[in-house]
Amino acid sequence: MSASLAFQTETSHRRTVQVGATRKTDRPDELAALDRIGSVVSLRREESLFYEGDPAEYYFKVVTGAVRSCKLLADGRRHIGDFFLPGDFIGLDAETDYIFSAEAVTETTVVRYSRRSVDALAWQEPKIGRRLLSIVCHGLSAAQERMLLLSRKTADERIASFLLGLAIRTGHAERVALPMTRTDIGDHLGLTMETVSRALSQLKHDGVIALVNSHEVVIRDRDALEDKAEAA
Amino acid sequence: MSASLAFQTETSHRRTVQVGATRKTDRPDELAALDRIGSVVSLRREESLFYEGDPAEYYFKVVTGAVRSCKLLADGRRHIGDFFLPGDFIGLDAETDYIFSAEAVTETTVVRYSRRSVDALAWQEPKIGRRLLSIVCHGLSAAQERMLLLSRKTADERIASFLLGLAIRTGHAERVALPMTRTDIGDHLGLTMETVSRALSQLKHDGVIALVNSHEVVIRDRDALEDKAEAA
DNA sequence: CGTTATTTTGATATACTTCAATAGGGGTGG
DNA sequence: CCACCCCTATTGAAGTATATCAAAATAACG
Repeated sequence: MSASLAFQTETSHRRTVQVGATRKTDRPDELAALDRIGSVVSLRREESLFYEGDPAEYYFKVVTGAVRSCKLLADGRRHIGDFFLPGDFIGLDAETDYIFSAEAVTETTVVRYSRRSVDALAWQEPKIGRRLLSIVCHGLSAAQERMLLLSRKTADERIASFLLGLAIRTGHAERVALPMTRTDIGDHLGLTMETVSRALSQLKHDGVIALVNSHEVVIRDRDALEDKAEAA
Repeated sequence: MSASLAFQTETSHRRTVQVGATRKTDRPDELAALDRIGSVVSLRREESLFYEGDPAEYYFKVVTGAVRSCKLLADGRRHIGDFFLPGDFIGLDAETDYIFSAEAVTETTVVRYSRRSVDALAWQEPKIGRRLLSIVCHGLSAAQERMLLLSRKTADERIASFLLGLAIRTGHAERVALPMTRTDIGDHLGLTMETVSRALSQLKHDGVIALVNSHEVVIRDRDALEDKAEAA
């Protein structure tokens, strides 16, 4: 449920397994029917799920680990649209082609669904269609929030918002895993690695967070963090 | 279809009219059934359609004029998520409450649809549900593109992308209307009014665009504009 | 037409970037 | 098991794009 399985050795290799009836649906939802048409895929660190512009033949759901969505400019400037954590769906927004590349941040397993099957299912079982729409709407809502962040927040506010968002998504725990690098965070928040590092150091210095290690943060003063995040 | 009706006197006042069978559906689409349940609403310049946090009881479609979606931070910093032009839908992404405020940029008319009716229609007529999903997906795709812009593009590139985007949305005409103020553009692109003005002046100086007046641009060198926009 | 709001342009300030050097940390091979 | 090495993160110093402050020039409007 959390991204805590993120740090493992890099030994496994890609494999695909048909899953019959999947156990462990981590949320009680209407998507049980989906489990019957998904296959598990394992990804090594940095391995790509798909590339921007590829025909969108599959949807994915993260099971363990973390995936990042990337877009690049011609000269290499990179933006990470989102980090997908266990339970998150990837590619639901694709109309025909993927609009971003997707790469495993760490050792990751995902379930892969054929788009054709899901779409068929969706339009014969309205609940599923409804659920898909709901997920996409949530994504759009999150995107709007992030645009506000990218457009108008300071570096400190961006980092605070990011940490808070991660904490919320991973079950409101005090301890928050940061499976991604500082560069990844920077590319997600429109900052440089160095600015990310400085902002984290500042928060640590102010006693708002503690850094267990560079990939794990403890939120010491959630109120202060919320203030800095400028919850609008 | 274009935003060219944007400059009119500010004489009309809010009114709501039941429309029977609407003529002038500007695109041949499956949404004809919607026309039967919409009412026309007129808005004066700067008038609000709804506020962030309001319960989302209606969807809207712009008929003439332009609408902006706004989000504010506690200290007044503003972000404009999107400008909605004739044909664009507003509020489809709302789950229960609106996630942004919507205000008329200029004298504007919109069609208002009751969410309940549309949702009912959507789940009994799959084509409509499908179309809604498609519109929301497009919105998400546009949002991702804008995040890349906000995260990684320079001021010049942002302005170029913005102009190009407007040109494409309003029918690829050479002449592009800018119904919004420089401040609006700045709040949309994560810049200040002054930077927007300077970037436009620069493009003009370089012969890429001409400024007919402060609210109307002519694209003189589309290739150059596309280069500056860094079409990834 | 005078009056006010918007835009343009200029001068200075600053948050963040860039460049550079140091310090951890984790894995590998000796 | 330790030492070395590479990769990532941290910290520092200098540079730059954009913001801020300020004033002039247009355009909108009554």
